[in-house]
Amino acid sequence: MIAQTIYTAFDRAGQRITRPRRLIADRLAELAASGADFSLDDLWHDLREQDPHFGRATLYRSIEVLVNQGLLDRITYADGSHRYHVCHDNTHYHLTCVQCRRFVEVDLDVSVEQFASVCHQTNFSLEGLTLTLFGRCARCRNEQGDAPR
Amino acid sequence: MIAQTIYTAFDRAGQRITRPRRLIADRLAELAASGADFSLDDLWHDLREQDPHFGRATLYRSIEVLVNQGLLDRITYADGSHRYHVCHDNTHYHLTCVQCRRFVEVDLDVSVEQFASVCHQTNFSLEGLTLTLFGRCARCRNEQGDAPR
DNA sequence: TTTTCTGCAAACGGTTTGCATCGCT
DNA sequence: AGCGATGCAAACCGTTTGCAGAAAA
Repeated sequence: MIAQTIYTAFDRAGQRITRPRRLIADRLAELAASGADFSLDDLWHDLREQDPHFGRATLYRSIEVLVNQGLLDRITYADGSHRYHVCHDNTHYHLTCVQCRRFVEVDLDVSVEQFASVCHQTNFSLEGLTLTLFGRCARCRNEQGDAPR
Repeated sequence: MIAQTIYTAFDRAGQRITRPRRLIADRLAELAASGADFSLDDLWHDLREQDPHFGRATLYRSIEVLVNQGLLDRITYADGSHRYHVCHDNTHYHLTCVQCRRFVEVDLDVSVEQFASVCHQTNFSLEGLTLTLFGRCARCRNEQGDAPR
């Protein structure tokens, strides 16, 4: 159960299991099941349906923890906006549509060893990497020339 | 001369060559020569020294054009902040330090054809990609355990 | 009972916009 | 002369913070 994993992540970060965090975990579990990606605002509105007084700040504070714990993936778009999704594994690559923002995770045969070796030569320790392909999906290309984005 | 290239880019975008844009081009030429990366705020302060009334909005409007023209590269950090640098060529990869933010361009043998083929399978048109390696540089690792970032 | 967490509201910081004026062409 | 570009100030929007009260441990 994903909700359990999330409780554990909070615990690992030394955070109490509270009602708001339970609501977050439950909703994230649903989102993980559907594979959907979401903005914090989306998520906040969902949570407000469970509890009309759910605070925005609470959400931001909790999400930060989950991102740091590697449970949530924060995707940054070319315009600087963010969307999130629950991670399946810890290395993955994205292909995202610059117009409608739908994205898929893709399987790339990327040589992480090569990156490690480049880092080593440059005397960096490698702590992470992001690889995002930006493109336009078929649906958006077929729409009658709407202004991009 | 890089400043010339920038004039051309403005022209290609159908924008007049004005005094503020000349100042921007000149300053970017200097920055390109030194290889430095910069924030818009850095750049704005530089420009204010040339002209104390230089408007922020003007800078944002012009930079947007240059980014779209592929002359400037906008780097998005893990925390969502941005820095820029003048591009040397149109495909490059970054290795950036999560602590001090210095970065180097690295030469990676990345198979762009592979990406193109993945996009094709997924029925996306490939319009760009970002690949950034995050790590910690030697200097930051050697400092006495300062709090990261 | 102690400590952490919460919701609220206000602050923040980077970016964008409306508008009257200025200045390229 | 005409239209685009500018500078300014205000608006915006996602995010963070300060705080007093509420809820876990």
